[in-house]
Amino acid sequence: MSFNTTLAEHLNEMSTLLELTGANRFKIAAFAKAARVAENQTADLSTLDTKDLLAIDGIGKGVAAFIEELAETGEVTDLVSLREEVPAGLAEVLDIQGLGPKTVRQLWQDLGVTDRQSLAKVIDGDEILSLPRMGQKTIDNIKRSLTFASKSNQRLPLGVAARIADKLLERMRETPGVKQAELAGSFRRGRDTIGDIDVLVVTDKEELARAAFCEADDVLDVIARGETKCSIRIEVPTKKGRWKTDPGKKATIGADLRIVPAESFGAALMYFTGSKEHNIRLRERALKQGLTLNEYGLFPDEKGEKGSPQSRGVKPVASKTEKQVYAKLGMPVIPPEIREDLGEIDLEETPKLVELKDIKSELHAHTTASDGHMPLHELVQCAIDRGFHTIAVTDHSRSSVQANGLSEDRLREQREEIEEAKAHFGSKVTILAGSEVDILADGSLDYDDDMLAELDIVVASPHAALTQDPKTATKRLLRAIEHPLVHIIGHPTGRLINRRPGLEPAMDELIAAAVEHDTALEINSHWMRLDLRDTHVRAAVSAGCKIAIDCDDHMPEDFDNLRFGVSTARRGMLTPELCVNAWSKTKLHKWLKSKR
DNA sequence: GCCGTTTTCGGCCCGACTGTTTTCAGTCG
Repeated sequence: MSFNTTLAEHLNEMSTLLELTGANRFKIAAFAKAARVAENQTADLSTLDTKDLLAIDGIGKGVAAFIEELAETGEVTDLVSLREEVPAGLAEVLDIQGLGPKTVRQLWQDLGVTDRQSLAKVIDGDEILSLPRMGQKTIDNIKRSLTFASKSNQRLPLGVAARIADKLLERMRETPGVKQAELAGSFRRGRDTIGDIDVLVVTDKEELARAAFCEADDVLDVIARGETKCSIRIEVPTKKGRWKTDPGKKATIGADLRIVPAESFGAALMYFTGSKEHNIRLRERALKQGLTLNEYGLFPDEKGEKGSPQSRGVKPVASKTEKQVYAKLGMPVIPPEIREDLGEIDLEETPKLVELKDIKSELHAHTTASDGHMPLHELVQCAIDRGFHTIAVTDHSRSSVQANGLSEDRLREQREEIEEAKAHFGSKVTILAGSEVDILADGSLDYDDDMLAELDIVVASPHAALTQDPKTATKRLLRAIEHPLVHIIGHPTGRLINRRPGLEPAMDELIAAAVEHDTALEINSHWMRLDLRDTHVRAAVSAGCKIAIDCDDHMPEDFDNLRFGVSTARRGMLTPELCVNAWSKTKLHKWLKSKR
């Protein structure tokens, strides 16, 4: 595990333990924010000196000392003593829906609850009723929540959440009275995992909308059903492709419906799309301009007045569209994917990020020759149907035995088949003969250079030895990046979301080498991978590194994963200029040939 | 604990819903 990941875990643990001891809420938030900052740094924070640490937004004297102590000793004294004070199992009690720090603290100190088991025991007793604000309904709610998986572990991969979110959105749009409906939240931001699904609607038949939402397919539980907000919990299919839940565990995801007035739609969409941190920054900005921002609009800030501005009938200065609200805040429209408070607040104009429609080629795809489900002709036809100018055939190399990797003889035979397909499809699309060649554990490639030189395109990817230590992994990947015949590094870390962490190379070194050797790094669009991940893309883009967005297609529907790759790219602020798949045919092929 | 175009001290976003209350605390996003 990289230092930054370990650090983020320690900072998060610190924040949670402080919460359970009833510490100052701003202190709690400061550690949580520092954890997020640590996760988003590409430079190894253990190597920075105090001055550089303090220069990072969100890191002050306290956190800097925390980082330095962790780097030097592998542990942090303050954290260790908190661990002694707070029972280890209490954090998982805090993870239960509906239980916050105040209640958990009370359960712990008054009733001796130390983990979920002991909570389950006291919940049926009479003593629990003696706690303040604790009645039968609250107890029933806790009981119900106890049966669901913990909040923290249930973030779903983007692609799994997408199926549920798309269906829910369609259902709402088909509901009579609904004028407008959109998805917001982390789904709209395109995060690689989704905690819950936010749906916004404008309707003149509110009760119908509430009913359509609360009675949707696979709803397990209605948590809240108010005037403007409904909360439900939906059962997730336990299997989707190669993704499945842990045996015996039911996966669920929460979904919130917000019914908003048409004239507030833009403000509401902003409010429910931005990350918490992005929203706080916007509201602070509003206050500095003598305005106040909420989900109903941007209002003149009438200090001292009681109640919300909209409830007093104050007219907003902007509310109907996101564009209007951002404009009145003196900002360009910020693309949803980067509303994370990672520097976007200070942008002076809307960045031109790569879009789905910009993608004109697929450079990583498999056929039945290795482990794909599509014969060559079907794969090519899929690319034509998408309007791509180029499709690369990149079956697995010989060492990927489990994927029926091609021997050099079989790879040469495939060339003949490709020549035949070129003749058949003519000018409709350019077919490239390539390979997804294994990067072996030592960084050497799975075919001889003579073989690689015969190919139009080489995607080099790690498939085995994915538990190597960071140093070895860095060396291994650097060797592949520096190889003169390699065009693209496929899924550079080999991570599988929620399943395996993959390699943790020194990403800044890889990026520097990729720039120097004109090698592209891939964003693998499959929702189980999304590798490179957003933070890596961001670092790569700012270094001027070329990026490929590919689907690693094995079957026709894999082409649909492109939207996830593109949202990951946008989160990394990738522009079409640096995205090789967005290039014209001429430009792309010129680059490919430059390595031959 | 962090931070500064009113501040090095004193702030730190805003509203909905629920359940327990009878005016609001806790939780959530």
